[in-house]
Amino acid sequence: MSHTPLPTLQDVADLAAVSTATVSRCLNKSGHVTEKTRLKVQQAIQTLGYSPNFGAQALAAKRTNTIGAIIPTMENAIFARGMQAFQETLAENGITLIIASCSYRPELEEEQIRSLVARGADALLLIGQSRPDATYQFLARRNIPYVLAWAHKKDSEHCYIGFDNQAAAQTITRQVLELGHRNLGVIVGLTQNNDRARDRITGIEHAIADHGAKTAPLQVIEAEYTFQEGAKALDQLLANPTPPTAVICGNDVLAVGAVKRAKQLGLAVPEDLSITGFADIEVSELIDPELKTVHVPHREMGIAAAKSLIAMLKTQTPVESHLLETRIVNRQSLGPVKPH
Amino acid sequence: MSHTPLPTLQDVADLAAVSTATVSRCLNKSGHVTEKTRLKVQQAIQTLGYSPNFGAQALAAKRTNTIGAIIPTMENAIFARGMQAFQETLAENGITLIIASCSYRPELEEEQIRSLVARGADALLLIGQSRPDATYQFLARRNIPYVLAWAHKKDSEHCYIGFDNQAAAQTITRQVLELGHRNLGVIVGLTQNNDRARDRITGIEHAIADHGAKTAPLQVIEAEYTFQEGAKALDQLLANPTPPTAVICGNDVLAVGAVKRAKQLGLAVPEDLSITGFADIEVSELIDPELKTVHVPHREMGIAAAKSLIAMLKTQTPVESHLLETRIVNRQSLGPVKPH
DNA sequence: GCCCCGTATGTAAGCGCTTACATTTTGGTT
DNA sequence: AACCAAAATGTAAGCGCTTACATACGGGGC
Repeated sequence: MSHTPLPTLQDVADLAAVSTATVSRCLNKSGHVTEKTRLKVQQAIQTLGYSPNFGAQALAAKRTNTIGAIIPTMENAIFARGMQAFQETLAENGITLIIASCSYRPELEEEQIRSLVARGADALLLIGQSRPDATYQFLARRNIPYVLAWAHKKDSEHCYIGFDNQAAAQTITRQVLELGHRNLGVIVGLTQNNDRARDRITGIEHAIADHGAKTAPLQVIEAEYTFQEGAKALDQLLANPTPPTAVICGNDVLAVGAVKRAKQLGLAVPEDLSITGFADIEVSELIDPELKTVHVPHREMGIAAAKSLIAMLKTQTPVESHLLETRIVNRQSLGPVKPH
Repeated sequence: MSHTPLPTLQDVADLAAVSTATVSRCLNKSGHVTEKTRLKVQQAIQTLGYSPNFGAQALAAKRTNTIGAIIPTMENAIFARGMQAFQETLAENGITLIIASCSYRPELEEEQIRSLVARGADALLLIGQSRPDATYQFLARRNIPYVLAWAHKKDSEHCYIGFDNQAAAQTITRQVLELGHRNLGVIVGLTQNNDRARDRITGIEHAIADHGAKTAPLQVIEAEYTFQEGAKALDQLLANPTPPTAVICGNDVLAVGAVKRAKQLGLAVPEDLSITGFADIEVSELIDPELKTVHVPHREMGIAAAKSLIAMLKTQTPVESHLLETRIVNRQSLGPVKPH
């Protein structure tokens, strides 16, 4: 453990025989520096192995070049790919990501928001919309830009970067109905703290209403996002005296769990039971049969979220919401209803 | 966008009619404050809605209460669970995680290390050991504690928080050999920048040497960590005139990809072909047959890493390495070799 | 009641950087 | 060669906090 103090801006300035202001200008690429002096400074930085002090920089500049993200959990593949792209895009722009998870618990999210802001996050990415007004007020008071990702809402005061959960669920449900299914089961995440899950249910209900055919009452089971819970939820649906012929899942994780369980129970998918997913994460192609699901452009979404936040930070003005297109992926887990 | 300046320590001090030093002492729980004044200060903080300025705090205290982690990718489930536990444990201790990914590219890792340090990371979590000496020197010079996770090495100068990749691979290989397999294939990650993958190969080789039976030459395929690459690697192994009867994978992702491919090709697993994995991530239980694999205590590892770093930061002294136990999970993808 | 010491509080000097403003330099015009 | 605007550089005042040190306070022992 060395104890030589680290070189400071002043040291660099001395060595390069310029003022600290000039060195700072070089560092921040704010222009107004001759190529010649830029080189001198560069040189000095090299030989000293200088690197700016974060705290000092943050204090003086009133920004940290840091953006925070609060997601329900890193364990779920649903967020992993989008976050990866988000981080890559931030890094390309010289911004660091700080990340926190809230386990789908709103009070924890609230706490994490405050914590990340206290840690100097210049801006935030949040998932979905439903949170207390007080939280939004806190962000406004502190003048922290944010985007709401993984969701979408028209004409909102907030900036959404995401897709229309309801419309996507509606589309896939329509396809299920068109294949003759009239008794549907639904497995979704816990809706209490998850507006995306709620939107998907709404989409399913609308599709049924629009289609007009007479259907058995919709059976909805809520489950945590794990394979096991998906399997258990399927058990519950099948326990019904008139079990569904098709199960629409709000999430691929739940869906593949259900597919696996169905096969264990000796049901052929989709011949005996159709199952659909939502998200198009990697496992949906792993399971056999592969999962009919809604493709969500995760990477695009992460990139768009990063760009929007960067723009907001630069211009100090709000940015338009960005609606991303989903599309149905045709795979084998959905088939026509079995004739009696 | 409000323009009221945020309250400062000074404001709190004024309102509570004490000095800034006293307020600071309250905030940092450094003792030496009467209960009575502590309450007064508390009160003032509440009414002003004060929250400390991160930059100023970092500058004055020379620490940020921030720990950085650089992992190959967030998309791979292998790191997700451990990182989740790591982050939770840090949060419990009032520390924020900053995270970056390096896509298995050493030069990018180097850059990210410098970047996170420049962003004020007080300490770092790194994956595996292999990186240039210069990097370690950089960390030493800056006096940044770090742990190397997901790996282990005896009597090292570094602090490892992980498991013995070689020993684990050796154990599972022994079991494969004991079931009569004499022609083994191996699918591992790209070894070039991945010491864990190399260690696992070494373990496999040792097991074969120790066992003593005459075996066909080991066929090793390297692949990126995706289901598809695992499948392609299996194709390559099977293209051999004398294809292996058992395939040992360095990773569950590769293994489940291989299992899926084998089934597509009409091979029964494990009757026609045995396949084993490594890591015991969630998908290993999803695939049919379920994957014989090495269980790695991901959450424990994340928690241990967090605790070690916190201890290092507190005591300013190195901490002992922490070897975690792996164990073999007996599932159905490994079976006895088929008699001719 | 006085002294002394341990504890609570105050004072003020930075921490290393950015940036508004002041000053100097540069080079094109006349 | 003198002039001037524009560009480059320098000066120095903070940014909001922590902490070493100085000071004030309070209560037991004599």
